[in-house]
Amino acid sequence: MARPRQFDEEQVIRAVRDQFWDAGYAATSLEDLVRVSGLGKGSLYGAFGDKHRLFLKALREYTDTSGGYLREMLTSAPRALDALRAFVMAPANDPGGAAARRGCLMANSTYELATSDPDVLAEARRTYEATTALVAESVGRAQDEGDLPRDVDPVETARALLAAQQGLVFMGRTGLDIDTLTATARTLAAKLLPDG
Amino acid sequence: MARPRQFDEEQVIRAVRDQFWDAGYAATSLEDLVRVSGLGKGSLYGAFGDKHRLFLKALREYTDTSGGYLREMLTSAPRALDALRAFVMAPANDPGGAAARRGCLMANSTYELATSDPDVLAEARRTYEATTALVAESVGRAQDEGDLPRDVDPVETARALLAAQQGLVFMGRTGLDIDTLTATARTLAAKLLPDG
DNA sequence: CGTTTGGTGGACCGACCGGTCAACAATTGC
DNA sequence: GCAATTGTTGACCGGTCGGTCCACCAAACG
Repeated sequence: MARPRQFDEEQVIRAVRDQFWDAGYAATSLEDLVRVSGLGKGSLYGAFGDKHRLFLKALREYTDTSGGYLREMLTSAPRALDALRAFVMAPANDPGGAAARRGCLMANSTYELATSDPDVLAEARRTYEATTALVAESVGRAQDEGDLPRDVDPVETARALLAAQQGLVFMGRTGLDIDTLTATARTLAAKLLPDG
Repeated sequence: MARPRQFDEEQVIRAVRDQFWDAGYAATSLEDLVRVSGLGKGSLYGAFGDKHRLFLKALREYTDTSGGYLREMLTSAPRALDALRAFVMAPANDPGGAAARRGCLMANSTYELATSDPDVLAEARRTYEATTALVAESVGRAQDEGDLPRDVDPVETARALLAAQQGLVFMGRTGLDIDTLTATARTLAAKLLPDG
């Protein structure tokens, strides 16, 4: 009874997400969004609401996708300890260093908006807690597998690992060269995940 | 031969710095800067140049000031190991949690602008390298004092400590409660600075 | 005290911002 | 094929942006 959409909604969200990722929220204009999405302003508004709502949708797409990757990475490794090492090293796993300089969209958004935007703050907390829980689960598994001592609290260890990882993301954003970043990641992994 | 300035330049820079600190670069308008500085637009331009230059000046004021604090903190402690612990714990040393939520101006600026603004990137690298050198010096001192093992590289350890600290800053920005932040800081300090 | 010099501040500018809307196009049900 | 409905588009809107300019003014000097 009506005209069907002429675009792939997920594809548009991904393009918009990349734009916000590269330039940040405030520095991305509606014209930028029109350009990368290939849609007109009206279509964008009709389908996704205003800039803020569109941003939240893109952010959610990002957290869902990377949360999925994380879950897969943590659960697919034969040994949980190896997965935890890979988790900490992740910010340095970037041959060209391009992704490291781009950073993590959730972290970027937290730094830019969390103090003034309750929705972004809520998404940051949600993501942070989900990630902590996922990592803590793997810490527990590593304990069960005899690779980590029993006397540490999995959740506390997970928080320390997450902090270390985010610190590495920050160092990547300062343009630190990839070799130094890798070395630092290795040092952190060795200190926080002993027994290997 | 001419009319003298009617304002204290340093006081204006500090007010401007706080505004950028609270709201970020893009989200701060010239009107905001006029309000917090108490000056007219013309005076602001005459004295400091355009918004970007004013921002760089405020950023430099911040890095100079906090660099000075850091140097004092690291050198005044009787034992270098204690100073290093305090360095890692710093992001959690904030009773109300307000400063933690505000974060670090240099980190905020890096996340918002480093990918697009070469001046900010350069300042980030400069600060990062200076901080690493300062911390590495204290690591060396802690080794001399017999509080840290001799077999670790001071610079590599300094980078790991800096990453841990910045990771804690990030967690503070997500609104993580201060007790949990403190506990995580303690965990990181214990793992990265053993022998205590 | 008058002239000169530079500081001050707000009116003003063009550009661009996010957002709206009406005319038009494509599809469906009858 | 025609009416109804929804998607699409870009011209257009008021507001705000960063930045400029100039009339005014306070201090310094002869």
